[in-house]
Amino acid sequence: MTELTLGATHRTLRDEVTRELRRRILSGELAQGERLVEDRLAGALGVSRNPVRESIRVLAAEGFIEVVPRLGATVARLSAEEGEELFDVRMAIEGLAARLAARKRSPSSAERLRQVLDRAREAVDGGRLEQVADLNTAFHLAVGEAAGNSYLSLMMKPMLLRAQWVFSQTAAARGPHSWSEHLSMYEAIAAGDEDEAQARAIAHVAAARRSFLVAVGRTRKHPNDWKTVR
Amino acid sequence: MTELTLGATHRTLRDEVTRELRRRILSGELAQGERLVEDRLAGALGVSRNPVRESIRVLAAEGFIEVVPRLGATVARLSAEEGEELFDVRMAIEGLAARLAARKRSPSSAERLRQVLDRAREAVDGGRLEQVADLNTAFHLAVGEAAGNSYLSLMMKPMLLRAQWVFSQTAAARGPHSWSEHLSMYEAIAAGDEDEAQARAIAHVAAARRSFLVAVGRTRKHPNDWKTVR
DNA sequence: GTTTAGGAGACTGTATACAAGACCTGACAT
DNA sequence: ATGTCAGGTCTTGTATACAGTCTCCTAAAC
Repeated sequence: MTELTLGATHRTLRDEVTRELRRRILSGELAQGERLVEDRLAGALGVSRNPVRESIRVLAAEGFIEVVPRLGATVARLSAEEGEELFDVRMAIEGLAARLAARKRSPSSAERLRQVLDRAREAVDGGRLEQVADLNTAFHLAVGEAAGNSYLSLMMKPMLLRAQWVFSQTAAARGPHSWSEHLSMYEAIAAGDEDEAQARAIAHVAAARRSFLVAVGRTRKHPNDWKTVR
Repeated sequence: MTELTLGATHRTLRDEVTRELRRRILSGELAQGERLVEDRLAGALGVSRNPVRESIRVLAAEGFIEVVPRLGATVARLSAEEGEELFDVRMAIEGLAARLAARKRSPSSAERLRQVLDRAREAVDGGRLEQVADLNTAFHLAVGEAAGNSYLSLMMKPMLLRAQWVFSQTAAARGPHSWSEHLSMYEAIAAGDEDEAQARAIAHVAAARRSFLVAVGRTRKHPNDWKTVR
């Protein structure tokens, strides 16, 4: 019989390209406002234009790219205002996620959260900052999963990537602070205290926002970080 | 000089296809779980596979389609549970939207909201139910725009389309009720009363949820409306 | 000097072609 | 009866080809 190829998601070039382009945008290798020429990207990645085009649609839907018909795609520009706006949305969404996670808490989801926290702890101790950022995102995503609301999860994925983008642009790493706040979120969720879970999630995002604003205030004196490129 | 072609978005086949497929999914012409074969769609729409493929990526990102590499795309299945889950997210998001809209109210945005309300009123009086549904969506979207938060707008568009999908599936038209609730939202927003605006938006979505649950309770006796197709 | 026509190059939009994987069917073996 | 293997068909993934449009540069006209 043919073997169950359950999670063996056949890797397609299109997915690789999407991941790679997203990574380059998040890391800043592709600067804001930079034009994305299909031919050049295809050449650079060693593929044809088709996978690139499909990736561009996906990244546009996620808000990382702006497409104007007949004129082409550019990396989206993230103004400081838009960066700040994101936090309002995050407070609403992540507050809800934490509340639902507390309501529907289960041993397995708590286990999952603790797992991520532990790995983040190791990364913080090891000083691996990039990994810390990924694990922070993973924690928030895990809270979203624990909420058991599929549409919420669907929305949170691009939102958290965007949040990571915001921080990578400001270089406002606050890994260690995040960790203890995550821990307190976890405790409220595991205890099933909905109000407290929501409050702590909101407070966490609010703290991130403050840190962001401070960083923007600073980086704005170095226009390259936030000003447009073209 | 070349004339400013501001809103003259050059129509591309890809966009037409995306709209058409989305419409067919919303209207139920393409049933939940139905397989989307690129060749057949391309033939039916009189285009090549490329625009179809790109459309599929976009609709997948919006959550209307599920794609499994190498196996193809299917119209997403919307279980009653997922339909219900959507309302939780909407309460959070639309509550925020209404609050921000009240905070940043302006004569022009109020004008815009009133415009949509007026047209919806006419549609209700005229008994044009399909148009009522579109205008209801337009009202919520206008509130989102009035909130002046670009990421919020980005998230709301697919969310509201999905909400429309939920209702089109349950045939739970509640146009007239919606209208008066929209009016009361508008009043709170125009008055700049943030708390009240948020509360009324949440109450509105909660009412929609109740109506949905009643409809699901009813339609569940007629499995065709909600059961899978394949 | 400014403006305008025109044309070359660059890029996107769309179609077509080919390669490879997944599924179904039926024969054959156990 | 169950399992398995081979072949054919259907479908997706990827590459290539061509057409249309936009941009920019140049040169002529006023």
